[in-house]
Amino acid sequence: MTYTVEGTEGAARAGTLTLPHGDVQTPAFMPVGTHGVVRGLHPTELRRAGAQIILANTYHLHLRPGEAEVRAMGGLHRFTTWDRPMLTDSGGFQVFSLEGLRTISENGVTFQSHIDGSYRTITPESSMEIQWALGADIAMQFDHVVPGQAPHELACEGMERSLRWLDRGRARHAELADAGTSGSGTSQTLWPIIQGGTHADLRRRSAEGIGERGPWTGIAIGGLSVGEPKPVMHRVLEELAPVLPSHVPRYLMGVGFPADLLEGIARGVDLFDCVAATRNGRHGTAWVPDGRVNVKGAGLRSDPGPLDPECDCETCTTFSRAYLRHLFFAEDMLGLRLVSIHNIRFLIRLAEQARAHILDGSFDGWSREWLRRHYAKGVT
RNA sequence: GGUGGGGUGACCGAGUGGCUAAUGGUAGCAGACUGUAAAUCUGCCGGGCUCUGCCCUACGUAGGUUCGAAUCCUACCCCCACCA
Repeated sequence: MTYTVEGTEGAARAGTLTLPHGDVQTPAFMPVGTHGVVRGLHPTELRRAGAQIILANTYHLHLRPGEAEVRAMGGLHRFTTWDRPMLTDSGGFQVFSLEGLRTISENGVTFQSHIDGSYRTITPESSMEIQWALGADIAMQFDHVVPGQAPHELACEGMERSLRWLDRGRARHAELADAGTSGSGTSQTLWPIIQGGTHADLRRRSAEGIGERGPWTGIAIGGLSVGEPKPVMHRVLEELAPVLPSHVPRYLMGVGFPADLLEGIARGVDLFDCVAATRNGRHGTAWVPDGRVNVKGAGLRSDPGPLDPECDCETCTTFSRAYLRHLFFAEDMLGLRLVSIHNIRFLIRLAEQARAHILDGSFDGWSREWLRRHYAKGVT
C-alpha cells in the first residue's frame, strides 16, 4: 500500500493510492455503500460512473447479514462482486448518528439494534474483528464522534477516547494480521481518525497523537460536517494541513456536497465520501454546475433537455428532464436510481477535473470560477 | 309523473346551528438532507393586504328563520335508485 503524490498546487494535491484491489487516483470521491450496496446501483453502473473505491459499514453489516456470513461468502468483494478497492467505516459514525440508541463506555459502545431491538456492543477490538472478516482494503479505527457544536470538554473526551481506542484497535488489528488473512484473502490497512470537534488545540493534539503512533498509510479527518458552520470546517482543515505528513493520503470523512469537495481539495484533502449524492438522488435533488435541480419541480414538466447538459453520465446522455420528473411522480425506482447515478458521477467527475487542473497548475483559478458559478444562484 | 337518497374547496370525502376558511385522504407547490434507522422528513395548499393580524369570497341556485347557518325552512335546478 503506497501513496505517491504526483503534483501539487498550493495545498491541493494529486496522487495515486495503491491498494490490494487496485489504484485510486486522487483527489477522489468514494460512493457510500453502507449495507454492501450503493443504494439502488449496480456495480456496473458504479464503474461506468468512474467509482474507484466504495465504502461499506461495519455496524450495519454486523447487524445484517453478519460478518461471519460475509466471510463465508468469500469476503465483501466477492459477496458484492465489487472487485475494486473498498473501505469499511468502523461504526464510529453510528456513535453520533444513532445517539438515541446507544450508550458509551470506555470499553465500547452498546447499540440497541433498530432491526430487532437486541443490544450489540462494539468495541475498538470487535470493530477490527468485524472489518477484518469483511476484508476491505482499508479499515477505519473505531472512534468517538461528537456533534459539531460540542463544547470543548465533550470534544476533548471524544478525541482522547478515540486515541485510546486507536491503540486498542491497532493492537487487535495487528494480531489478526499475524494470525491469518482477511475475509477477502488480501491484506488490509488501518487508518486512524483525527477528532477534536471545532477546537484547534484538540485537533492539533489529536493529529500529534496520531503522528506519534505512526507511520500510517492514510489519515482521516472525522467529526466534520456534523452541524458546525462551513467556515469552521474550512478553518479546521487549514489548521490541520501543516501538521499532517505530506506523503500520506488525507481522507475527510462524510464530506460532502460539490462545493465541499473543491473547498477540501484546496486545503489538501485527497479523499471524500458522502451519502448526499445517493440520498439527494432518491429525494429528487440533482447537482448541476449552476447549483441544483429539483427533479420534481413543475418547471421540468415538459423540459426535453438533459438534467445537466455538461454531464457525461448514463442519465444525462439518455433521458430528458421531463421523463425523470415523470418517474418521480410515478414513484418508480428507476427515477431514484437515475438521479443517484447522476449525482455520483457529478462528484466523481468534479474530483477528476480537480485532479487534472492540479496536475496542469490551473486548479486555483478553475475552482474559484467553478464555485462562483455554483453559488451564483444561492445554492449552499 | 311518483317516492326515496344526494349535491362541500382541483378530486374523493367528514361535518348536521356558534369552537368552520371548513377534519381526513389524494393530487399539487416548496424546503431540508454531508463517515445512511431516510425511495425520508418538514412546511404550504380559496383570494387579497399595511401579513404574529386584518379584509373579502365560499359548502348546487335564490330567498327565508336566527344575535349567528355548510348545518333549520321554502322554491327551483341537477344527479342517483326504485316505482309508474
